[in-house]
Amino acid sequence: MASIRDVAVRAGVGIGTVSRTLNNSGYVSEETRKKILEAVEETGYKPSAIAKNMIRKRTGIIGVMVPNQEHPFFAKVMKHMENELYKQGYKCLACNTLDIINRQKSFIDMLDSRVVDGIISCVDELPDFSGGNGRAIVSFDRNSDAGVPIVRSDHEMGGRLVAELFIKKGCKKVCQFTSGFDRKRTANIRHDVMKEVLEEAGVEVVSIITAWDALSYSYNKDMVRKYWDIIETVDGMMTTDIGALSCLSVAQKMGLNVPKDLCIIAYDGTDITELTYPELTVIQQDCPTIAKKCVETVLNMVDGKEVPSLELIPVKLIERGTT
Amino acid sequence: MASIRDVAVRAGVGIGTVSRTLNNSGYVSEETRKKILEAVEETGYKPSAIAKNMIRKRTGIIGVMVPNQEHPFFAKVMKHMENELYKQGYKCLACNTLDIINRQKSFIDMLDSRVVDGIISCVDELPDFSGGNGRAIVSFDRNSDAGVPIVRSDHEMGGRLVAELFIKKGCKKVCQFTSGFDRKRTANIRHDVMKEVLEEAGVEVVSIITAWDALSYSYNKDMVRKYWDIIETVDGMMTTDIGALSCLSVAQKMGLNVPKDLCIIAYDGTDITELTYPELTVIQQDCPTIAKKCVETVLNMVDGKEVPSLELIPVKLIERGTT
DNA sequence: GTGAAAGCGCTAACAC
DNA sequence: GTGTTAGCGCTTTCAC
Repeated sequence: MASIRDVAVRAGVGIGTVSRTLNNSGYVSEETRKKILEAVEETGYKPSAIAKNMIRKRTGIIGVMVPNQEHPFFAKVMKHMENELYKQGYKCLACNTLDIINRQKSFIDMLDSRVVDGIISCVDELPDFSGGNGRAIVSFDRNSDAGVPIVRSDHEMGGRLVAELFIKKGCKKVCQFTSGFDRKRTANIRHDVMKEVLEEAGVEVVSIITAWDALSYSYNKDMVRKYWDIIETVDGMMTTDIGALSCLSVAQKMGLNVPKDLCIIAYDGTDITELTYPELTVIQQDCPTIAKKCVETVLNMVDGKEVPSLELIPVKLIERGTT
Repeated sequence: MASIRDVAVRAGVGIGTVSRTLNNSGYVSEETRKKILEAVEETGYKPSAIAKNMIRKRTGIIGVMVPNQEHPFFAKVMKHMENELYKQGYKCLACNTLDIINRQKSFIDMLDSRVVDGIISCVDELPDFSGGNGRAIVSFDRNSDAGVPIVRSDHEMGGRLVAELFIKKGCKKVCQFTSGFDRKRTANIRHDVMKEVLEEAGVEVVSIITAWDALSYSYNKDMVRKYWDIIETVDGMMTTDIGALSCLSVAQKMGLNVPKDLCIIAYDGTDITELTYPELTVIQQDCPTIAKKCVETVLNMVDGKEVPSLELIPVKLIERGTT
């Protein structure tokens, strides 16, 4: 593998001149310039990013840490993050925590060992130290008690929109899958708000606590089956996209009429919610904007700039066929 | 940020000794060892991966290049690749080509500039040079004329299984979405084989050519709507998961009985196919094995070992409710 | 056992 | 304009 030295020797110049030529920094005569470009061609020289990183003390890589990138919401948001990072000249390292504590830790370690310049993190338990020491880390859709800035959807708004729609549709008893109220999931905000607004209006609310890592498809379907005796007593259901798809399919199998017998609202609003019949009514999280804000924030932190401690992204109600 | 020198000074030893201690290489007396560990603690020293990379001439990062990681098949396979890479001590850089030629090129450039040690690539048009010069690059589910090894599902087997099932179900006229026959997509193999086997058995086959980048959800649904006058004349349909979901929902909307009026077979078999009612019959690609083989192959190439030029992973027919 | 020194491939400051 | 040199933060000989 040719190095800058090989090029310099071949062109009969010093390595500084080669560097200057290739980076367009400082003056280089047209003649030497040509000689150098020729030598680059002949040697097949490609500058080593590693050596450059050594000097910049940066890798140009941001880690994106999610529970599971196969989940449609995370798949979507990670894609948009990769895209935003790309636009800014950064690369995106994919980290699935898979709820394994060692994985979480090892990805945070990459920040300290400077494999990545920063991390966008969606995990429940950030180590306490994470925020300190000038680490560039932003928490996406999760609370954090470590002084880490947070970017998330406006779940208060989401919970309210859901509740209002159920009320408008005349629902009397609503069920929701929640991930338990003792965790740092910001998602719980929507459940709290929905419950509050609904109960104020005299609508009964049943909350079924799912495992806090309920991200897999099969788990969701199992939960719907397991709690079907409860679900069939309600006339409104709110859960994530996957839960909603599960719910819809089981309801159809059981001969229920959706939305007549049961209104379903899917939270997240990824594209799969448009591929059912009837199409799912959703609260849609604005993934492009979430991604943009996360990237903007983490890159500002990398540059040592001040960043807001909380950014709220509005959600959108899209009424379709299940309400 | 503390460097190895700071630790050495603080512990009153040479940097070589610090290095030896931290890497358990060479002899270090218990006494100095303790002093050094203390100094590490006090300074908060974390070894720089960048400097280590400089010496190893490796980053420990493999790029995974797919058209769009939001697509359920690629989301799944990339997750499994990340997992396999992690097990081998490697990291996974996410690259969405989004069918943009510049993006493709820039990701390949990362190989040359040594940002990544290798690339697992699922793109249609690899630059011709890609295979040469000892580049560690494996093509996943795509043909390549550049001497790049290929890992893919056994689509001959897939096409045959589909055809046989349609025949068994008594279908007389089958429709398929294909991505056009002039491309290097290995997916076309299954379409060719299916057509051949079906026509041999006297079953008529209609092929609808979709855009070669037909990976988005909305595009698929539009295609189903657009060609519905054709689709409603057939009694068998084969397409990818997303296409099949689209097809099922439109069929239900149109009042068709699936599978009585129309058999649907989804190719890919990601988890969303279990969330419909009826559940989709699928040809399932073995993502964990594909991921494992891709990782194994690319890491062997990184190590300069010989690798097979083609690896075929069996697919599996799972009969569910749409046939 | 341990320190000093060379070197990985590059950039940037500084002479000439 | 251009060459030389000093690092960037490590690992790895090689003396002592």
